[in-house]
Amino acid sequence: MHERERHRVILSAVQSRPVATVQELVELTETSEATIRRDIAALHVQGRLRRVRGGAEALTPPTQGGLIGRPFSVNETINVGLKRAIAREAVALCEEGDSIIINGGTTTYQMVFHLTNRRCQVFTNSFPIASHLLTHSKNSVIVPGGTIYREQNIILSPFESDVTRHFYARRMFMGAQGIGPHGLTEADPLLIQAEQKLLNQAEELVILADSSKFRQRSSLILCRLDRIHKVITDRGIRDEERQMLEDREIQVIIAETRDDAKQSASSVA
Amino acid sequence: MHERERHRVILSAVQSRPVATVQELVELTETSEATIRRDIAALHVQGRLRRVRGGAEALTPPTQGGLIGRPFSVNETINVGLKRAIAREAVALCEEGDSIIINGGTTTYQMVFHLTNRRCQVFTNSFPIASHLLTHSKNSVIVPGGTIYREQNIILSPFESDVTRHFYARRMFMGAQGIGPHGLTEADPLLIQAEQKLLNQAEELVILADSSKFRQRSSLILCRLDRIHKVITDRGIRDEERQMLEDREIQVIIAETRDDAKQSASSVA
DNA sequence: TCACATACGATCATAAACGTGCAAATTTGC
DNA sequence: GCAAATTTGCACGTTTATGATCGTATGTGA
Repeated sequence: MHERERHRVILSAVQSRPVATVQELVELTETSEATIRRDIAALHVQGRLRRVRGGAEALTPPTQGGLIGRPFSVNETINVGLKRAIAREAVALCEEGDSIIINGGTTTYQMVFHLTNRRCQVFTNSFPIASHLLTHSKNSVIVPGGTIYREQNIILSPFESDVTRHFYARRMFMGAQGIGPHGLTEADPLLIQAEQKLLNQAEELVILADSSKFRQRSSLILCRLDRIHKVITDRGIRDEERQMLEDREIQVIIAETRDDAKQSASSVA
Repeated sequence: MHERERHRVILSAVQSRPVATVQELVELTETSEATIRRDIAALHVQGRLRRVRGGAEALTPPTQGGLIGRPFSVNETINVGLKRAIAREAVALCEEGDSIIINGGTTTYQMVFHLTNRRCQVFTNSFPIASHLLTHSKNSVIVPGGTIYREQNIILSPFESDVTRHFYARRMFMGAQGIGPHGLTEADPLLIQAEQKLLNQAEELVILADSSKFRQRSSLILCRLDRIHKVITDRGIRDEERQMLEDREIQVIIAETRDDAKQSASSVA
């Protein structure tokens, strides 16, 4: 077997197993231990796997991916304050007992912290949101069926779920990668698929998007602007952007962060 | 078992229980005390868990999972060793890549610890099982849609879900409140409802029931004995009970606990 | 406080994994 | 088709992990 072939075999074995031992790889490739060791060493310095005693493992062990505690490892940490302020306004729209849909995303995730003392009916395709609400609130939690995708942390099914079809909510809350004249955009096709399934299941569509989203475009259009009823953002929104929304009779809600409050206070003084 | 695999097992065990004892981990990994102690020490200096006398605990003990942490508050602590031994036999039946169904319950929950290094397709209506597998294993996780019931910790929907109907597994694992000549019995109507939806979705039905279940009867009959293919229990099962099962061509598997092993050793000596 | 049980750490023998040198085999260049 | 260069496999000595044993430390209950 050729070197490249072996490398492919090794990498695939490593992906599908917690740790691939030298012995296993010897059997798979029908070569010697020494060769496998050399291969592993080479792939290790190339940064394509991690070398461990006894064999090799993938670079990203599942322990790191999809932690419930920190649901979206990377995105989570940026702009948390902003996101939480936006999420607060979103929850403020809800009344006790409302049925609402919360789509998976880093901004919408922040809503859970404001929902702890509520008693709403929450439908969500986000596993971390469901998990948090379940353990830290008395809201009733409903999820769609399907496979749970670790990276996006959402539940998604290729089938039309009856649960989804039978759930009709007063409001649906959704994040987005970008927002512009053409509508909402999203980068991940999986998210698009998940979100579109829920679009028609609510009276009112509320978008949570910090102002930087007005200057970002992604390749995939999720829905047009006229589907949207409300947008919650921060004071970084520009006049023309706000105008664009209000021309379409979309209500714009500005969430004030703690920093904003300080600034207003100092500007008054 | 390899070092990395052990580490993952340990981390997984630690995070779903207030404290994982060295003994438990020895059973889970089938290694020696010394090795487990070394592993715990290593993980401790890496800051991945906290070392305590008798075993190890998670860095964030109670709050994180809340309900996830101790999925079934009361039942969880009784007979854990027994349940884990039974669960081990259950997982031993599975081969890499199998698709399996795991029904919610305290005994079946123990299966997750033995599944950390597997890569199966797992369909479960148990939220804690899904959550644990998601964060501590590479298994692909599929859930049905529906409301999450806090007390039983299962996902249940009044509708026939397409996800459920389209999933067909090699084996289905199920606990039970009682087992007798009339069949399996269960106390909670909700569990009956959940379990019956899945009964026809697998080739083989495996029941996890410690021997005390043979002397318990509940009011509600879940299914008849002739639906069952295998029963995993402990050595407390009586001859007539075993006969009852084998007369119906049900395979009986006896799970040995560590205590059992000790007793045999001493009785030999 | 004492006795007892359990948990712990150190030591050591064993087995497995590792790296290296060298010869055979294979590929590459001419 | 031949020779150089590279890769591969084997054997060797070295390093490392593991498990058993035993003495010590730490709780636990009377």
